[in-house]
Amino acid sequence: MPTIQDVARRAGVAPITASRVINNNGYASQDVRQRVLRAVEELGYVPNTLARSLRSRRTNTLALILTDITNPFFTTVARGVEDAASDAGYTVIFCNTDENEDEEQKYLNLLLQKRVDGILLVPARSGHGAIQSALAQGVPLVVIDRRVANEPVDVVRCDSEGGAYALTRRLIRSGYQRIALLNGPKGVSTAEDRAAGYLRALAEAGLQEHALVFYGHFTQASGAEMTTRALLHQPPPQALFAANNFIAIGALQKIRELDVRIPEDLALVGFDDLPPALVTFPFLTVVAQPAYEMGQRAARMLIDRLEGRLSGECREIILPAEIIIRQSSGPIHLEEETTP
Amino acid sequence: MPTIQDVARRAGVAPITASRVINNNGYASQDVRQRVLRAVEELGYVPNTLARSLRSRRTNTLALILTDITNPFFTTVARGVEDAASDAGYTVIFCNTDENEDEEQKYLNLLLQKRVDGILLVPARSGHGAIQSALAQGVPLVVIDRRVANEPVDVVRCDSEGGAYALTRRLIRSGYQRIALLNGPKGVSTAEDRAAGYLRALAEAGLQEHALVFYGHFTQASGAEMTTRALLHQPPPQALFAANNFIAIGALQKIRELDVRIPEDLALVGFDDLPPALVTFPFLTVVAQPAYEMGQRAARMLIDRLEGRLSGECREIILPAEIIIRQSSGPIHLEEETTP
DNA sequence: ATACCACATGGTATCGTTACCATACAGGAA
DNA sequence: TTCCTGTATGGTAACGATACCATGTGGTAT
Repeated sequence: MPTIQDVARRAGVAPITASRVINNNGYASQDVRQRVLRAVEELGYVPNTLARSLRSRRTNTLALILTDITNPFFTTVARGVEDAASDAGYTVIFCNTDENEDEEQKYLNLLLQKRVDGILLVPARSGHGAIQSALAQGVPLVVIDRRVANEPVDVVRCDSEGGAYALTRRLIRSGYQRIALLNGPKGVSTAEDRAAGYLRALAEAGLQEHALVFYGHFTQASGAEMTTRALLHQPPPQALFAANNFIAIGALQKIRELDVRIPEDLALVGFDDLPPALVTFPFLTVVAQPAYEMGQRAARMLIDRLEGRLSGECREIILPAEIIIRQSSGPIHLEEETTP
Repeated sequence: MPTIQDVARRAGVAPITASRVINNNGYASQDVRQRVLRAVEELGYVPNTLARSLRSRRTNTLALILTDITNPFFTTVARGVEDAASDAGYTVIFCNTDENEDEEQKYLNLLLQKRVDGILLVPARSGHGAIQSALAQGVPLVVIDRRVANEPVDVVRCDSEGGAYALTRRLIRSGYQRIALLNGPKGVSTAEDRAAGYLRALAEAGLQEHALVFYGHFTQASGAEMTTRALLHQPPPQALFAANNFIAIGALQKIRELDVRIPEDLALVGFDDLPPALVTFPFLTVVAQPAYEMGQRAARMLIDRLEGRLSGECREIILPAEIIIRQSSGPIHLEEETTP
């Protein structure tokens, strides 16, 4: 495989001159430029980024560590990240932890070894280990989607508490009193925030005693399982609030299995919308997060830090969620509302 | 950021000795080993893979270039690749081309610059450009999912022709005569093979004159659009065969919009199953490809080449598809059949 | 004439690691 | 004793690129 030395020799110049032409920085005469470019062409020269990065101490690579790439919400986040990074000339490496902190730490080490310029992290659980490792090595890190406690890092997330509050409130105003929350795991901020919003709306309406929260995982299997438990509760809930899209799908499957009608017998609403390419017909009332924008904003913030356009204090960007009313919630009280 | 020199100095040994301990190859006394490992710990040393790869000429990294990461079929392929690669100690970089040959070529160049050890490619269209580039640089490449003409490369794919033939034949035996194929684009081998299988089954039953093939894209939007056109055809088809999962979803949406009942008024079958986490209830009769296994087998084959366990002649692995009968096809002739 | 700047090119060292070769000692085989 | 082999360690160069500094031209302002 030819090196820049080979190119330089063939063009009759010094390697450093060839480098200048290839990277288009510094001066080069028309004549030299052409000779170098022809040599590149003829030899099929492909620059070696390993060597380049070793010397320049920049890889122009970011990493996105997330918990579940098969979830369309995160796929969309990833697209936002990829687009923003690519616009700024960065490559992105994707890593999937399956909500497992060991995997998270393993990937983080790998990425530090690869000397990525910066890291975007959707933390599994607390994320402490990973965050500490990155900060210790001086690698900038932006957390996406979830809050982390007492860590000096930038965060881009959605207002889970506000979104859950707003949708629960609408359900209550529409006449539902016994609403069960099928939640993600304790210790994950999005799950806790959604529970908090849900509870706030209940409390505000004086319905605390009807609070019914199940903790599980952000998966379809867990959604089905929590649904079974919820429907065994006495008195049974009139509405189910699934804390993410996979839980909602699991609930939907279980409900259909039991021949219960939505929304006549039971209302079902959820967090996170599903892309039109995947859903046969839009039916679920949901709190939709701006997934693409979250990815984009996070990547931009990270790049701003890397390129010195942003320094000092950590920022926290909290984007509003949007409520999309469809059939699964039954007729809904249509008062205008916005999440703060 | 500390280097191996720092570690060596602190442990009182030569850098090369530290290297041997860290990589666990070559000899090292218990005493030295402990001193080095303690120094690593104390300094928070993280090896620099850029330097390592530059010197050793191996990155232990593979790349997977595919056409649509948002498609669960490819997500599953990617998981198979990731798992097999990870077992063998390789990292995978994922790239998404959106069926665009320019993107494909752009990513390929990037990956060559990063000196990945090998490439797994789902070619957009012909894939000629990308395949040529990789071969010219001597980087091993395995093609997944699609045939490529006249290229000396390994291929792992599914028997699209056989799968389409088998399902079409079942539809015919169940009494459907006018079956329309909603296909992907011309020039993509999977689309062409599925059309071939479909036509073979029609021909075998003497139904050539009812052949009705629409060419579009492997997307939901295109599926909806082709459905509209198909239903306007006179006489209208009795069954639709969607050539992939997204086309099937688009068809389903359009059909529901038109208040046509499945399977009473119209049967609908497709290629590629959807994972249970994404589908509210399994309803579509499909030809399912072994996506995970395809990814796994392809990655293993590539790694076998890289590590010299496989050489010479190119291999082509063709995995069988599986037919899964559900409601959308109506009552089906249940004769036992296997695709070759 | 002098000073200065834009343009154009090159030399040398260096990024952090490992390949390759060399050295040295202990202990068993011949 | 000599020779060899396994164990243990180190020196030097090289992977391929660029940072940094140096040098030399020609033109223009003073």
